[in-house]
Amino acid sequence: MAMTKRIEETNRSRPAKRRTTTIRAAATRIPKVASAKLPEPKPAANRAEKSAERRAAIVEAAMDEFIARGFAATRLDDVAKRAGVAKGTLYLYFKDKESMFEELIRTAVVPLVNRMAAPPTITGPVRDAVERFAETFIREIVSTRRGDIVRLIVSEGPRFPTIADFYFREVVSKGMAAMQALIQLAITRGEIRQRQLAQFPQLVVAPAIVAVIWQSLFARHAPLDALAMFKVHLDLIFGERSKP
Amino acid sequence: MAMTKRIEETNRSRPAKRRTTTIRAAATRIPKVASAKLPEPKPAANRAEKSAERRAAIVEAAMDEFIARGFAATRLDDVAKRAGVAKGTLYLYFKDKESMFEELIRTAVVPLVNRMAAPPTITGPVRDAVERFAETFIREIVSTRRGDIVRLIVSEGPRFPTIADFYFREVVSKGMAAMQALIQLAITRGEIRQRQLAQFPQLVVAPAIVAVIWQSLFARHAPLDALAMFKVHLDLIFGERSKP
DNA sequence: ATAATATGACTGACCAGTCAGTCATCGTCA
DNA sequence: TGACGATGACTGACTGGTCAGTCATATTAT
Repeated sequence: MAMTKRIEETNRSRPAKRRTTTIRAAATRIPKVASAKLPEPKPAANRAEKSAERRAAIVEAAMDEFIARGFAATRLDDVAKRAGVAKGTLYLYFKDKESMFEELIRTAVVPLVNRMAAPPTITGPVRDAVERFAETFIREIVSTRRGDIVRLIVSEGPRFPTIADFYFREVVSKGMAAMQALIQLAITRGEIRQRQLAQFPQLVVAPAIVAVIWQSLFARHAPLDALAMFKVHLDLIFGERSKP
Repeated sequence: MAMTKRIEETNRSRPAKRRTTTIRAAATRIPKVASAKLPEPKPAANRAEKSAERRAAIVEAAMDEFIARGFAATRLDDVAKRAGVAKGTLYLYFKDKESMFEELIRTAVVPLVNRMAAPPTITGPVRDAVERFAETFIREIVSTRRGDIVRLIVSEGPRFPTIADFYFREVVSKGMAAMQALIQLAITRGEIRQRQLAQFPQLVVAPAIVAVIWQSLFARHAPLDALAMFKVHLDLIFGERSKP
């Protein structure tokens, strides 16, 4: 402990990008999501509109970068470039990198929840309700960029307790409660024999989570038909379907 | 004679300490794993031993840091400090940060596989074999730091295709194949009715994966009895157990 | 006009990786 | 056995490049 000074442990967030031996810059290029690159049919003259558009562009760009690189390795210069604004502009919309990240996750999760929390209407067998739910989930999340958001939460959650807490509160606990109610109903109706299942609603959604992870890690090696898998899973829970 | 330079640096310039808005330094401290901090009962005089010890210390330290912060945000200065060596020493054992990370994962995964690949002996019902397997998995992985390694792979995999490939090749594909064989056997024996299950061995292990994720993200909010959950899962697959 | 916005050059903290120098071990010879 | 030079593991100050965040200046909507 000579005179390293240490400066009070400031903002922690260090990317890697060294540029020493292996350069490999090309491999670092972002996938370039086929995002709507529509050339703004609306010039959007007034302030409010432009502001909203700019914000949306920033959010979109930041999402792509954070998903592709994770929090620490994402450069705000890149976010700005991708969004088509100057770096300073980012700071007109977000306090700092961390706030940007957290707010991003929040605003991404909300429509995700709305999508999912929509129809609690149970007409007909519970299995059908669960199956419809799963279909929506797989169509809207597993097969889209939203799945990457889930993976992002898994990745960065431990480093952002705020986000993990938010996600647990707004998504997980509610989802588990809803699922538990559904299971209970199915048990009451005699659709599900295994009564213990109500204690572990996680079991119902586990294959969906695994599908998300599988897609982003192993799809290249072995594509996974998430929907087919989920149907087999439902057969396990509800008993094999008589009619195909 | 290296640094005769010395640099006057009267250091009048206030370090300034950027100190923008929120500091939040404390949240950044590493959990400080309760690792064996035993004060070296073995002085280990000879070179080879010391070298091995040093390497082990570095691996241990690096593991802690990478798990806690992820690849990009981990500082090699911290790894060195934690391992009790100088930074330069790290480079005697690893080519660079990236190699260190990849090699770390590899060496961590190997014993993990050995642990799991051990007893393919099927004496008695397949369910018992799977249950024993799950017990080992939960005891050795979900409830230990090894689970964090799995999470680390999920987190950094997309940024380290090398690692994702390695993991798929050495763990996932082998594990899936073994599980598939087991399912097939159980189907043949009539222990499993749902024949489609053989197409999706992922379904069998999904709850274990979810348990790992749950532990690291939500254990604080709602602890999960992974083993109890898995037993219910097995009941779904094999049919409810008659005897408790 | 002029206030609200946007810009991007700039600052300084930060950190991966280097390398000249140190010193604990080891081999060897008296 | 004991002393001494050779070896190479270890150290940590230093370099060079990076990037979050700032702010004086420029642009634009009203």
